[in-house]
Amino acid sequence: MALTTKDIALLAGVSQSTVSRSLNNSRLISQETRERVLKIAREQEFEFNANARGLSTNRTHTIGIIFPDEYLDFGVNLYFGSLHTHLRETLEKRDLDLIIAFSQNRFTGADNIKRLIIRRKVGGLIIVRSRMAPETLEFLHQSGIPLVFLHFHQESTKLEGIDQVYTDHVKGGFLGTEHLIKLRHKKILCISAGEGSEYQQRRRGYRNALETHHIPYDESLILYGDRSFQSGYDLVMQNRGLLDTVTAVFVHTDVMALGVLEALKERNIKVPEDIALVGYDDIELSTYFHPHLTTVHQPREKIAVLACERLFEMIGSKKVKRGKEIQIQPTLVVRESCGGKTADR
Amino acid sequence: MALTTKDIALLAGVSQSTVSRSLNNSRLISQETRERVLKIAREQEFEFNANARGLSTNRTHTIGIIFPDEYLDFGVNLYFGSLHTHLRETLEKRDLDLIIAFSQNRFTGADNIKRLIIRRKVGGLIIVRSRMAPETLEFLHQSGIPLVFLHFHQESTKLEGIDQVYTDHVKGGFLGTEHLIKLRHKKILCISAGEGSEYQQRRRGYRNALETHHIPYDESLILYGDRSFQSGYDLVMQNRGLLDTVTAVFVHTDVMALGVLEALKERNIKVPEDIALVGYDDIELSTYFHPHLTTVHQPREKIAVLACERLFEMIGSKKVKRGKEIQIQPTLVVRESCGGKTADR
DNA sequence: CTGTTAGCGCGTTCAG
DNA sequence: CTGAACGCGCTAACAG
Repeated sequence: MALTTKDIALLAGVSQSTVSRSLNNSRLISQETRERVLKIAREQEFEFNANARGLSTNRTHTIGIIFPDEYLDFGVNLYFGSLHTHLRETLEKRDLDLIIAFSQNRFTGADNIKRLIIRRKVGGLIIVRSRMAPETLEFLHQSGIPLVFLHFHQESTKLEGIDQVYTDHVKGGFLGTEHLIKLRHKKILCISAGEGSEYQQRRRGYRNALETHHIPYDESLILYGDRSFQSGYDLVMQNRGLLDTVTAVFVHTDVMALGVLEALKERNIKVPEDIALVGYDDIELSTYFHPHLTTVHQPREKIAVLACERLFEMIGSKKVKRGKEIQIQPTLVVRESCGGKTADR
Repeated sequence: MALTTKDIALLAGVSQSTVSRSLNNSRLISQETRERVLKIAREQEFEFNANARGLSTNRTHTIGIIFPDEYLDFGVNLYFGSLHTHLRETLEKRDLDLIIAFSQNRFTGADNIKRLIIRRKVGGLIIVRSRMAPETLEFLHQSGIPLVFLHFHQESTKLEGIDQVYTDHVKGGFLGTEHLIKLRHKKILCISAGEGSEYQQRRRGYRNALETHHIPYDESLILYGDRSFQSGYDLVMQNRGLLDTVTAVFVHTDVMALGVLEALKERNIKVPEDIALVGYDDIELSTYFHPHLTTVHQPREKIAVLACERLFEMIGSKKVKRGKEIQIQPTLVVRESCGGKTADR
């Protein structure tokens, strides 16, 4: 049932190591025997035993992806789900398998990152937006495992030497806000999320844009949700007075923006006529409902591809200098939720 | 950095095999030494090398989940994504890792199922709604690998001896339809999907319900979409005449139902006043927009847990009889999209 | 270029 | 109850 290199060797009338060399594209083999062995291996649908291979080479053709716990939130999954898809796609091209885990086992409490590494289940790791214990971080450094952090930029001396691929959320916050400013909006409500550096960065961008355009920054124009549709909806319902004083809203996730949109509809506030709306993420859902959401696009595919390629480099050679930081620029996708060129009220 | 049983043995002043036995709960060991070894192993954060272990036991603590290619569709992902979550959760309790793959590598064209098995990367497999080549099926039978098919029931002699866990989609189709019938609807449009046995089964349930209640079945009242939001939307827009003659619509995925809802809103047809609407799946999204969707709920968590437990049985013992079929009953979740008790028009 | 040999880390006889 | 020795399937020196 399960053939070994030894079996193939027997069939080909050569030694086991010749089979190994042939199948591994060693140069120490004649073209002729290589082809004969390859042919037989193909016919027999031979595949290496990954365990044996991993044991002797200490290399696993599997990489681990660590998602944050919030991945379980429906709204968050909407965004990360597509990241996941792109990562899988990129890895598939290299015939690499994918183990997905959270940073911590929710039942045993075990540290999944450490476990996967010590057990040698993965040969590289992509860590998406996870906070982690300093101890784990220290461990990652020491282990020297190929590693990329994804999603947002973290500044910390502890992270020196760790590769990061991320979009510039400050820029994204700036873009969304500036778009509204150019449409002559002056009072722009910002609905952000309390937890997560990326939201903090988006708020910084919001503020930068205001200041660049000499509009006073007003803290009371910032509301905090929890990234969920419901929280977007609720914030609108609970802040009716405030909503009546603004002409635009910049929401820091599309899912929340859709909640905002739904609430505004119920309150008979028209988008974009009465209030202009800008979202963030550019999830597919944002083009389903009317008006289609103008939003800040994050190039998920690009991030995924770059992170994987960087990982491949590190896996390919121990000599690669660690600690590269790759920043991707977000773009603004203009659709319907901000209306035309101007907006006076 | 990476400790082996040998290292632990040295620290404990015993032999390597004693360490192995202690850590594997062998009975051939004194309580005393076992505890001493365990203590040291814990202190050192020892973890087995999964490759070595897999090589010598031929057991991998990893199970593979095969998703259908449609998993890439946003709308489909919305449903399967949550199944994925529940599966992960159940496996995590047993400290099992998860490799996720499609049945076929989209670039190399390789058969991922065969590959994962032959390479010994997984010790069990959960296959979600995948069609597969007869050859692969034959291979699965021969391999004897613990295996569960998920999502919908397939009848075929080829599948004898393969475990299946699924919801009764015929029943689901019946429930959704009957709910509308009880609300006095007689002309019920059915928006289904062309591809996929589960949709065929739901249509059968639709027909059963009509016939049970002596309402003539009319083929022209069935429309076929492709599971996407857009197709639900388009079907409404393209069949204006037909829509005007019915009082209710039963849509076979929630995502399409939301598309239908959006189109109806644009056409100023009120739900539920003018048309009652029932969806299928009960995805979280269906409670976001108003009116909240009445829909057929599939107990995803239950399916996931049962499938995993069944898998554990098979992994635990070779003697388990294969071919068990576990059917789960869907339920109707009544929300707002069908209005109150009656509906005349 | 090819075959022989020695591990990789663990589970598992086989002796004691 | 414990230790020594072997083998899982493969890669990587080491000879030829």
